[in-house]
Amino acid sequence: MAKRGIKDVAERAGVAVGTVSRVLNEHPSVTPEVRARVKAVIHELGYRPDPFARSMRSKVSRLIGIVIPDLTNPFFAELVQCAERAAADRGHNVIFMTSFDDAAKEADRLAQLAGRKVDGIIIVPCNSPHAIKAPKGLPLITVDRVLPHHPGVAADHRGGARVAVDYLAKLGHRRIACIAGPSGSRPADDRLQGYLDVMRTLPAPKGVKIEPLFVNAAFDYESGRTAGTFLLARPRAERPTAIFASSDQQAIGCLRAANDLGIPIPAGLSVVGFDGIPLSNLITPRLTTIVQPMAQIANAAVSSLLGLRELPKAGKPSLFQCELVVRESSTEPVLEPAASASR
Amino acid sequence: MAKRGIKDVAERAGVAVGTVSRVLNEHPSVTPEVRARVKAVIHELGYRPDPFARSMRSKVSRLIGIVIPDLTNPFFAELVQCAERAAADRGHNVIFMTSFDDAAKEADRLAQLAGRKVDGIIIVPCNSPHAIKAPKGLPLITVDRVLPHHPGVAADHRGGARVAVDYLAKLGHRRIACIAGPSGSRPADDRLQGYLDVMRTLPAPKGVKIEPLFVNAAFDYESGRTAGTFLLARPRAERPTAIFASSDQQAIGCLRAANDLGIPIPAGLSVVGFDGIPLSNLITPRLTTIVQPMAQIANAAVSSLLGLRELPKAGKPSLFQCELVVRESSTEPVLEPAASASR
DNA sequence: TGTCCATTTGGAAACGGTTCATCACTATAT
DNA sequence: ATATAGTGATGAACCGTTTCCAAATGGACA
Repeated sequence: MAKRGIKDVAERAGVAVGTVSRVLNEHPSVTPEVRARVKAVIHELGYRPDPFARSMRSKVSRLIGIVIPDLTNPFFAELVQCAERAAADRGHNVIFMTSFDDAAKEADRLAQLAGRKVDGIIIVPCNSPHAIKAPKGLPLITVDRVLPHHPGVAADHRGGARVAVDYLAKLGHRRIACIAGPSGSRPADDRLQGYLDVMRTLPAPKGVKIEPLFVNAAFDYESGRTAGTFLLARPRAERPTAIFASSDQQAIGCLRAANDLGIPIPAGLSVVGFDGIPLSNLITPRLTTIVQPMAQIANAAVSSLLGLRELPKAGKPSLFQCELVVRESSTEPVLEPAASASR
Repeated sequence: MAKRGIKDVAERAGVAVGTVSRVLNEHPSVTPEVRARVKAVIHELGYRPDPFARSMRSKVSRLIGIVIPDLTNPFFAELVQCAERAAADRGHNVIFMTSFDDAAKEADRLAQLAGRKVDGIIIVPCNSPHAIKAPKGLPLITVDRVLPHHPGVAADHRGGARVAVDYLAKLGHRRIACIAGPSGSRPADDRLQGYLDVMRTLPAPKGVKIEPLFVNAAFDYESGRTAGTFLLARPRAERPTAIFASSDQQAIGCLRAANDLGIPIPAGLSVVGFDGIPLSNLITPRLTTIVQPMAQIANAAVSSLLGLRELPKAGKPSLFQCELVVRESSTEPVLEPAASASR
């Protein structure tokens, strides 16, 4: 079983190598008859074109790069999985890299990918304020954390947050607090804006003033717990009856904080998260959350990269609607016995 | 800024292309002086060799493939992250693929990787009983779920389980139950064996018979909860005082089951998990667990693949010690008031 | 019948490196 | 002084495709 090359195929089929190449690339100018014969031989010999030789000449690698800050974040893990599937569906493979949320490493990874001559790059930029320098001529698209100077695709964070807070408001909640994400992160800021949007328009019952109450925190569990503890550490009459968290992980941390303080969920506190990670449906109580359409987002990113769809303009990311999934962590607020019977 | 080729470098440095190539590949037979000059020019021109041209001739791609069943499993996510880092440290990049735990897809992915001419493949085989057909001549190593006919590296599942159960026994527990993994899965079976190993040698106090009690379940949260509910649904005097779960996810599910039944943790029940996923340290109570040395495992897999270390023989996987991390979900059993005062 | 154009096919150059057989030049042995 | 071995650099062949140009074929039209 010697190595099969395009020459062997050509010889066996009685045609020139150029012709075989044309068959391989579905070039129109080949007689159906010849095409069939060549294909038969290819199949018979089990011939597979060498991707290196192919890429070297054609400048197309059928490879795309994906760079994310941290794979232990389940949200990114899901993104990577969806992106790989989307790429595979289009005949591309994925080179995966982690930036460990470090701008220097990120730049290095980008350079490596450029060196590999990938056809495009999907990146979730790391959080430190920095400009990512896209190797020019190489399509690059940011996901989730969209940057002003690059095309991006993301969930409609602001709209999603509005839906969440609006839902709480419609249930009757008025003292709705927010665990915001890290200030400076685009998704975090957008979600906070969505929260503020709704809070501003909320009708105040009988002269009671409604004020937004939020605290910034990292997106992880522990920060969520700290933030939750802080928000819930006030007299009952002032304590929020509902909390909108900017991530499921924060929400879960917040649930823990409430638990530690002896506040029952959802009777004493409604909590809504954001992201829709698998875990959100597996904890007790199951978390009401805003789920992001990951598959859609990943699909859009890949299609744009491969030119199957127009690349969104830098600064005008394409946004995808999120969906509210109501589960067990939220309900109507309990009527307070004799409002503000201040002891 | 025209394209820089090896020729430009050669010309500018006043040497032949062959010499530049040897400098690039750290070939010994180059005068330090010439080497320095060439390197200077390379740096000056910002020259980067084209990986395709390079691979085409040398048959080395500096690419390794990794195939896992499901990235939303945090354990695999961590594995991928560690593997990518290990590969990057050695100048290699990683092509990531998901098999969705489907043997047919897995075979397809393997074929794709072979076609890509990767230097090696790391795979966590999917669970369905099947033989994975390694493209011959291509180093392949199984991780975690080691298969009889392929080299593998994994945690010492059996030993780890022994440590866990031994720890519970030393605390004084005697009615120790086990949530085993899916029967047929190698890690699951090994962990169960470890459990049985210890149970068999346990000294029975005053004539009480000690019997192993286990139930098979999938590795996920929900299955853990179901199994936990089952194990705990018996009269107090017969109910396990400790449960060893084969995965952290099962353990967390089990915690939920205990919670639903009103059993306090750890006072009424000690729970020990397996894996050491990040989440295990973030729930309430924090989970006592056996953590796998992922970084070590990933490193070993990559090194073996790249020939930096001997490939373990098929059937004789190299095993890595796990470590017991005691946290809040385990403690001594409470003395039972008047043993079996059967009401 | 001769011309012209369109359609297929053949053949070779090109892609950008690596590798290998050779050669030039020293340093050492005879 | 001459033969010999050893070292470092050279230049061309080569890897397996794609792509471009030219040639062959055949049909339409004047």
